Amino acid sequence: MNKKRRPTLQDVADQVGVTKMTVSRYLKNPTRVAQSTQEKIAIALETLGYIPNRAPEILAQSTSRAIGVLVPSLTNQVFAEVLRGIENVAGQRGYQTMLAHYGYQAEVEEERIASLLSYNIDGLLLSESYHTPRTVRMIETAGIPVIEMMDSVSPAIQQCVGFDNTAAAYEMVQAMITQGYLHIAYLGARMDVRTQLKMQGYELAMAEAKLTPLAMTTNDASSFSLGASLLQQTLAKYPYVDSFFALTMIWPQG
Amino acid sequence: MNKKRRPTLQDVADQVGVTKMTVSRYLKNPTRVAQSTQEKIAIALETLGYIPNRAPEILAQSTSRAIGVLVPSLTNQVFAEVLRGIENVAGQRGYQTMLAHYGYQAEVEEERIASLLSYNIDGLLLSESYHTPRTVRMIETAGIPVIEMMDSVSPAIQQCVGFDNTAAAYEMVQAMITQGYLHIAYLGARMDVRTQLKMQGYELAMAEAKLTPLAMTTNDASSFSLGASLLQQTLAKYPYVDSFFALTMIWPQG
DNA sequence: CTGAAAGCGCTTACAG
DNA sequence: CTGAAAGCGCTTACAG
Repeated sequence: MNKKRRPTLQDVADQVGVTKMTVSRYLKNPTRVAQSTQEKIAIALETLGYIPNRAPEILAQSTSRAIGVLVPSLTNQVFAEVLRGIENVAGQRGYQTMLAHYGYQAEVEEERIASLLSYNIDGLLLSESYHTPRTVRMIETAGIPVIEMMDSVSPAIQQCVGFDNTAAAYEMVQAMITQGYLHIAYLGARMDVRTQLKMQGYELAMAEAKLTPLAMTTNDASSFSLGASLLQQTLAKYPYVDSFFALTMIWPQG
Repeated sequence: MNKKRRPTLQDVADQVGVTKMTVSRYLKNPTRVAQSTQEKIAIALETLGYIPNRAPEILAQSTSRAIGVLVPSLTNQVFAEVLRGIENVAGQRGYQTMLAHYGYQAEVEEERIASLLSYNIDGLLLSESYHTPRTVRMIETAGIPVIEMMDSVSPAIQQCVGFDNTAAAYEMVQAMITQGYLHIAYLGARMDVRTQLKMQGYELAMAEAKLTPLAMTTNDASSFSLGASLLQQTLAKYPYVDSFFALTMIWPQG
């Protein structure tokens, strides 16, 4: 693939017979150049197929109009939805989304964040509240805004947007108990921090109701087939189970 | 958020008492500088928390080690899987993934591609074979490799990686017929090009077997609940239906 | 083993 | 309304 040079502002300017500053002005606001110049520039732009180049601006202003997004998993439906929301809003506002996933491994997250920061991203969206010390340090040095998602309770570097995993689980289990279910099993996949927080909520609600908690957990990634298998195992072992609490399983949309 | 200046190579060099070229050399390959210099640079790098800056290289070499990925939808499980694969391989090789989705609208795709190209991406992955003329033009001017995914039959700009949607559907329906199913209904959501290709395969297989095709389609986005509703509608209208062909519905993983 | 110079493609003041 | 100069932070030859 022989990369031929892309047309630059200078190329456009040469064709019109003005300087690149004039073309630059036109690009920002066409009315800032003379009417006759406007027309000539428009034609040259079209003829050459000029594509804007953000690299100089990133270098000069160290602002990129790009944001970094880190998710632990892309196949977990929850994060697909989160990502869709982010890319939607960002795209509409002219921001580019730079994506990375790290398979729930903090060291991979660190590596990916380093890569993201090297592009001078203007902001960072994380899906986790725990990070390696170097990660925290890098983010601080970069001096950009960071939002941590999915958990509103764990301490955040700057700001967080999420919910109280323990309280949510607690209230959901309580509601189940009120409905008359007494043998509620907890199914948990991939025992990350948030899964554990939810399990605490489950255990608390069960304890308060003087019920016996019954957790079936695994370190495998959550999936439909894993859910099915855990469910079967539980029923085989505890046939009296009358309900399941499995917040961390993938759930269908709609 | 007051963006304090990030440490530069020059800052590191100043602290060590060498020039930035020496630090640059160290970063590429530590053994290219004197042993004693190596140690001093390592310390300064750590003390200042230097974060590499790709902007200058993007500007000078117009190569970014970033690739652009366009998917029509992020919540469609198929694309989540595709994306995971891409980000996996790219991340491991030191390439950054820049993501955009366009809701199956070619004009949005065009806009997003323009944005992506302005970052000097090194390659582009598309999920569609139809593009606006301006999109095709921009890609050509950019002079970067482009891969079109999900369809190996429609003509490609450069290369494609995918499968024959019509043939796949044809063979799957044929297999169903061989199994003895005779009243096979086709459920199709979001009638994009690929869905239509699949429907052709279905119709062909049905026609060859002298069976009556029975398609229930909608322009809504595919989802579990839509699948359920289409299924119910079909059964209500044609109670004799004995099987469904619904390639375009989301399917569970595993 | 290390340094001085030039350049990547824009934009931002400053002139006129 | 338009232009000449400087600069963003690196790397790439070229010297020594």
